[in-house]
Amino acid sequence: MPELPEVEVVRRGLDQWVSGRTIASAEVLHPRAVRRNAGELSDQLKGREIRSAERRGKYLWLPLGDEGTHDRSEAADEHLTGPETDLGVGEHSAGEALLAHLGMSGQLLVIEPDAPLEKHLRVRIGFADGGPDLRFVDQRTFGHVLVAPMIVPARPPGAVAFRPVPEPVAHIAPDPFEDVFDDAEFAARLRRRRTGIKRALLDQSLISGVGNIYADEALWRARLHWARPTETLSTKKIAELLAAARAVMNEALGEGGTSFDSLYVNVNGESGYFDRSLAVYGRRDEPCRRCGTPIRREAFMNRSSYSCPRCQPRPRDARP
DNA sequence: AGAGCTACCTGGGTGC
DNA sequence: TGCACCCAGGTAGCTC
Repeated sequence: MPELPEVEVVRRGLDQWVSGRTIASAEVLHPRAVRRNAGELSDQLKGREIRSAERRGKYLWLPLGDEGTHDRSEAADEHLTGPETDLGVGEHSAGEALLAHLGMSGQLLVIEPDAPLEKHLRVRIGFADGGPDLRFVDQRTFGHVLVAPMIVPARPPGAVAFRPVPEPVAHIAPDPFEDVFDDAEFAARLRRRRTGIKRALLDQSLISGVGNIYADEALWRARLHWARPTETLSTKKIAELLAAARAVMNEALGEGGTSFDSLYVNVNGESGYFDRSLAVYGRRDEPCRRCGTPIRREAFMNRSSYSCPRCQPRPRDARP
């Protein structure tokens, strides 16, 4: 599943292969993939240059150059669509971006225009230079791509941050690799929560980029059970957990960086190459790499949590 | 307001 | 061989 490291691999590939190129066409093959602006994507993208590839947590976006003409009066349209697109105090418009979230199974592929269309192709973007397409392929259609206005959040959750982000990204916290991520603020907010630590780790408004796999891995490294109440964690333990999360995602990124060739931006949906390095995720009944105790799988939030019964004993005051 | 639940989606796997 | 079911899980949107 694409979590922060996998999305970063994609971001790097996009930065290399589509930055600086001008979009010639965009074709939507499945309406769900573009959410509300189904018929508009082509109009919004045609003729615009992709400036770079950016990321926060699991969201990634491609800032777009200005439209060649403003005869469609984008600003006027925005104000007619309702208050959710109004810019609040301390926010100002900073252009637009093509925003993408891969969901469960999304892939962004850079692939030759004459290559056969993928079975689950949802959006196909062609370029003026006649070079490789950018294709959004997504079996389960939990992912989406759309054009969104860039804003500068006045008061982003969890950190002092003035980094421009697409409007739909403004409600999530920075990820732990961003300069604007504030470790002390994260610890303070975490301790104010009244929930289990894993639920908190998966809450993108507290810390972004962590999903089910890396949550389990970070908790194993920090020897914490997933149901540990957040308010009982010391600042020292929180720092240890944060370091573990950064370490495991950094290692995964290191292994993912080698996985795509010249014309292919590869999202390996099943974590592929990093599988071998996982300590607990998907390893039910296999020996803990630290103590040999069989790894347990427990149901949690309609999904699975993997942990070592000995290294990560369930706390008496466990919170689901 | 914060916490926690469910719908959304499809293909691969399993059990009968 | 077919069919019903389960499982994977990020996020919006809902309730309480």
